[in-house]
Amino acid sequence: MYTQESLAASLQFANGMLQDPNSVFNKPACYNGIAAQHFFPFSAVGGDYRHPDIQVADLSQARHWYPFSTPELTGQVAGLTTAHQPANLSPRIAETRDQIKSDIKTEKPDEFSPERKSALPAPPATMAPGVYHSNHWNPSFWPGLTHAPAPATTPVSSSPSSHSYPTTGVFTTAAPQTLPVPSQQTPNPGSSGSSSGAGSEVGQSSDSEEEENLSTEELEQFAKELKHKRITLGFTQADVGLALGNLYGKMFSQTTICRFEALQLSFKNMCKLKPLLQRWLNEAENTDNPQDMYKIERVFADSRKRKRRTSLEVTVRGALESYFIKCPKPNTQDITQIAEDLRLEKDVVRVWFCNRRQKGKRLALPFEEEGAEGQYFDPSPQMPLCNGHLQTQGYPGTASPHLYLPAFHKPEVFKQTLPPGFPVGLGHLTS
DNA sequence: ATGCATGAGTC
DNA sequence: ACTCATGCATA
Repeated sequence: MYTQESLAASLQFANGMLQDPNSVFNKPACYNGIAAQHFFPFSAVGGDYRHPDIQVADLSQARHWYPFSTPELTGQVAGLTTAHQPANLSPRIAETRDQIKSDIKTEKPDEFSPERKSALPAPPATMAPGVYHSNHWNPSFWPGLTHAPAPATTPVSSSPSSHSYPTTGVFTTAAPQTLPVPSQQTPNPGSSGSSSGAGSEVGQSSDSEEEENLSTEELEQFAKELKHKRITLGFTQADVGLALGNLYGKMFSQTTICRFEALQLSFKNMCKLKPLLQRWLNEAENTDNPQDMYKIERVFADSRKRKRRTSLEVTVRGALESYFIKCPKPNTQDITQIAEDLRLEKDVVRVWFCNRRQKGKRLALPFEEEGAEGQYFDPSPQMPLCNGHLQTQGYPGTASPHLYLPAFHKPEVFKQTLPPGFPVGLGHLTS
């Protein structure tokens, strides 16, 4: 049937373009920077490090950018652009999708760019081959997935950003899971649904506080409902993302839909997307021609080059984890040092830390207490250990994990952090 | 499903 | 230079 992949390709092509101008979403509106992002704490799936990708880290590979614009893309695009589907397809329009898919796909590895730094391959040292495990400790923060009842009260206050989720209780439960899909078919949100529908969504901006009235339970319930119905109707996550673009002007990738369903987006983000998805769901359930949801009409433009995804070796990842434990926010100097040490590009290291921090928020949230401001432990501010002297001597990871425990409250988190025989010789990193 | 990357908006 | 939203690429 339709695998997510099936449309993925088409989606990809669409991505570039669809950045619709009106997308309201880009505005930061309501939350100030400070606001910590609220991630839904548990990952439906499991942890990260599941695959020790041992793909050679290719230390020397350093940069594979696509120096040239890819002709294929262009061509494809063109084709796609016209790809409207025949109207006779049956609901899922599989054919069309496949077709599109085949037309697209491309990716080319590249050539290398001028800027690479010298990197030597030598892998650090020996180490135990990947032994990462996913974190299974995931507490289910959201009562829901399975339905946990919620106690009671407190809806999310208006400022989600500064609070923790109503983790515990509080939700107003109202919705039966069956689907009352609330509502509104009206395209226009704003109207009723206080909670569900949504408000302004797209609208602009954001500020929208409307969306923030959603309770965690509602979101969780909706996510479940969405997934269930989506599957029932035969749509893939990619289909949904594409449809949103076609129907409402704002396209999303399979990734985002996946994260929405898994509640892995920030609370604010969940609230923002829910109205759109709600509308899509309504449409999908009622439309006679599901295929309408797939019309592809945009034009692709933009063929920016993207750096090839770096695949870090298990050992390198472990090393990065150790550094992270010691110092989640390394300064430029630290980054340089780490990069040299691991023979990685500084930028790769920088990005890794950014992503690691982001991920950390997700993991940390679950045990937040109320009022707790920090969504996650933010070491940056006064962490002596950071900047300046990342010194390490023993097992980096073991060194002083607890320093960062406050946020995690779950020691297990660290288990995955270091591979068991991790080379700890990172001591030289010391300043 | 998730790791790594990009870019806008902030600080 | 960081956070956050988002997505490409990949396991």
